[in-house]
Amino acid sequence: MLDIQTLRNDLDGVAARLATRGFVLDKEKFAQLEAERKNIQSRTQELQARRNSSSKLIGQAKAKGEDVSAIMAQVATLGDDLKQAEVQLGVVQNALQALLEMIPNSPHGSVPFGKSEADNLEVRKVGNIPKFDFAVKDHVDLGEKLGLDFDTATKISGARFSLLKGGLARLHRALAQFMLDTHTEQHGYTETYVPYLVNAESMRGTGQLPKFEEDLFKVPRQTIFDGGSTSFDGKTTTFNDNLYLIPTAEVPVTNMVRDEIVPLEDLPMKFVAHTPCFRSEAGSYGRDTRGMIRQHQFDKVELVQMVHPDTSYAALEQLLVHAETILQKLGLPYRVVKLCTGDMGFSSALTYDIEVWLPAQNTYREISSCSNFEAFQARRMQARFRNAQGKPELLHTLNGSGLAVGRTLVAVLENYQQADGSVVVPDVLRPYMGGKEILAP
RNA sequence: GGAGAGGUGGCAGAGUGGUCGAAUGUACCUGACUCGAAAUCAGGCGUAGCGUUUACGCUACCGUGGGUUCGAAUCCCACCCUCUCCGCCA
Repeated sequence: MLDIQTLRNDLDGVAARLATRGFVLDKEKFAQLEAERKNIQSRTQELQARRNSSSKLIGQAKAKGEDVSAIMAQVATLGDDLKQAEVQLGVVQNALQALLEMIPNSPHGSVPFGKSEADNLEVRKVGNIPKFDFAVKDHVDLGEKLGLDFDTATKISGARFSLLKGGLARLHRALAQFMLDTHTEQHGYTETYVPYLVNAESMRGTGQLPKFEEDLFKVPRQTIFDGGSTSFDGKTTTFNDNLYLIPTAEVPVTNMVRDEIVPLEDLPMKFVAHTPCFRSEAGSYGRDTRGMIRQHQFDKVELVQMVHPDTSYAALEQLLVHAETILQKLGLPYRVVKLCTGDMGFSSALTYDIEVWLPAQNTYREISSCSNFEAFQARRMQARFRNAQGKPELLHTLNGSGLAVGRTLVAVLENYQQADGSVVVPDVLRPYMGGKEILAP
């Protein structure tokens, strides 16, 4: 969520920034809601002030045993006006809030302008692309012999699920363990184990709700109403008790600081979590249907930082290096791209993607996304720290994949394949594989 | 699933219809005392919004949402959460 003060002070400037990422801010609507809000709020508060002072007089008069009927009659005339004003104010404020929650983050000044991923900026290429003197296979063909079983997964669950057996399942686990150990032992992250089902408030905090509900798996609870309303005593109340499967560990981990004021000395906070991620992939029909590139369920090791606003961009560079380190240790070639304005995620101010080389596709594919959200998520979450002056201030949040485990598995298979269909286990993973050096059919 | 207790400021903890935005303690900040520190004394110390934007004034917030009332932390209803005991369970 953007700062409403900034919108009030510089509506045109904000709209221009947002336009670079293809978002059209409805300036007229905002201005109109703001004018209404101002008007109704002043009026409401004035009525409330009159009611409060009269009520206070009644209390004082009663204490002295005086007659209060005159004041009572006077204050009674406020009733309907005040109630109506309060209702109107609530309506306008809800509308403003709803508008604000649908506005994406404003891109950082250094983000290149562009419309799509074609306009992203390559920052660096690292590692040597392997040469093969035989026809390379993709991970599906390689995996078939090694324990990758889509047919059974489809029977059990459906499309976009996968099942691993034997050495491949162990390699998958080894990758996650290796990533966790590297980040905790060498990069200073605290390992966390977090819930995979979270409430709507958490999804709102990191920006998945209200705009991207269709991308999530929702888990309704029995006897609970679907965000709708129910009536009792002739009154109406709304409930929303749904839980959602996390699309990334970013959600539970970042929300650890929701509604908290953390001491200055606790910053920066650095957490790493290995979790499954669940995505409905609505709207991606037909894309990446082959293999385990795009799944409803995949594992990811996620890095999350909560930092002082002054240091968030330095922290992003570090976080990016932490993620790159995994690829370097695995000996996988990759490149880093800075996303252009049109390709960034809703909540991000600046995003680097790391793309790993996939020989069978003869191209780089996204394996990590590292973003600085500045105060965008913190404002939604009311996640603050106590600054040097002792005042609460919004902190900055960042996260990045370190890395997506399933796609890393794909990259290892394809880059370490041999002519006979076996796959060499990268050195750093062997301790996690019981010393095994080769995965053979 | 059943029974009970409870959710108040950074923390602890009072407050059952009216000078309560909230006592007191503690933590923190400032000053005094001290060579300095501790102890002691005095003062200050929640968040957000609105209007003038310095001084100030007003409004909202005591788990959440409704209701009763001229007036609600306090009364009523619903929901959420925490704790204790019983049952079931990995």
